Amino acid sequence: MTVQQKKLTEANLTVGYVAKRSGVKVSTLHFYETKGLIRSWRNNGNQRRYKPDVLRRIAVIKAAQAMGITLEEVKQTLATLPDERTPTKKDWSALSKQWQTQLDQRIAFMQRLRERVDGCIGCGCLSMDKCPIYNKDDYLGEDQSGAVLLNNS
Amino acid sequence: MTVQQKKLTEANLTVGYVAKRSGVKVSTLHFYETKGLIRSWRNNGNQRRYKPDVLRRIAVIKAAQAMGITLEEVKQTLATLPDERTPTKKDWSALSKQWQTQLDQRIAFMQRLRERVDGCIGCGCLSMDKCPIYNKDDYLGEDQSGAVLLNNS
DNA sequence: TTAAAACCTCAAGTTAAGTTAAGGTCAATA
DNA sequence: TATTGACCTTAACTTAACTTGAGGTTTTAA
Repeated sequence: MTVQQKKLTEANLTVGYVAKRSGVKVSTLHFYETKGLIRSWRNNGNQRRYKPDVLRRIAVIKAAQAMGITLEEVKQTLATLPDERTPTKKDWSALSKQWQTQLDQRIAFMQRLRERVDGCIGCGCLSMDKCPIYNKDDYLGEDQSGAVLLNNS
Repeated sequence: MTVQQKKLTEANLTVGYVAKRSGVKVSTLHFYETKGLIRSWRNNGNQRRYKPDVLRRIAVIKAAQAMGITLEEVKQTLATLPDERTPTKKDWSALSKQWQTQLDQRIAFMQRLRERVDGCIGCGCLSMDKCPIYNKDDYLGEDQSGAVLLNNS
């Protein structure tokens, strides 16, 4: 039995192991912990130990980031996971639904933008006065992304 | 004739006017200038004056940012505009083509991600070992966006 | 002409998401 | 047992894209 297997079966992952498995740096794990995104307990020597489901948490965090979701938002969504028990498929599934909606909105926003860039910057009509690219009401659903296209007050 | 009209016809826009018309702060215009994104000349009293096409430049910068393009990239692309003359429709059109490609890639990336989140986080298969979400080779075409989905070294 | 509004420069502050470094402790192994 | 590698904390640094503030000048308008 290797050390890693031993650790795994004991559900006692070290920070170095988690870092390696998840592809993030140890310092990032510390950082996530200070931000309340993941949790650990300490052994006798004050070293961090993790439950294996931290790996999925990190995977989800990374996936969410790739979708353009901020850590603050991720934190809030992760907070909807059950605290007492290890999250189930169903729990994770609920999370992914929340983000799918956001992702769909983001994709839709990009596509609108794509059309506009196409028809607007390209054609030369881009005047501050008449160009539809200045339509104030075009937001992304959320506001964490510099979402207002242009606000021409 | 109002003051603003006078300024416009003289092609001598003040920083405050440009700020108001473009919806960005004066400090942002200063900032853009230090970054080489826009240019101005000075009047006798050392105040900035702009040509009207600065408005389109700013519009383009903002549109590019909404596409997820960094100011550094915007700068490089804007540098392909002619230096001597006021850019024409055709010049702007060429710019928009460059960004459309990037935007298309970004949209495609989001859609791939969307599918994966769908099939992957949702279904509960997200294990560090087998999950396709860990496919190392899935990048966005560029690298300015935290583009690697997950790197599981 | 004089006060307010607009402008100037330069330095420092801000937020997100981490990273790096320093100085010290703990744990695994030859 | 001794050494090396893994960990610990705290503080400061990093980048992007701006914003804020201080202290001083120029323009505009009554």
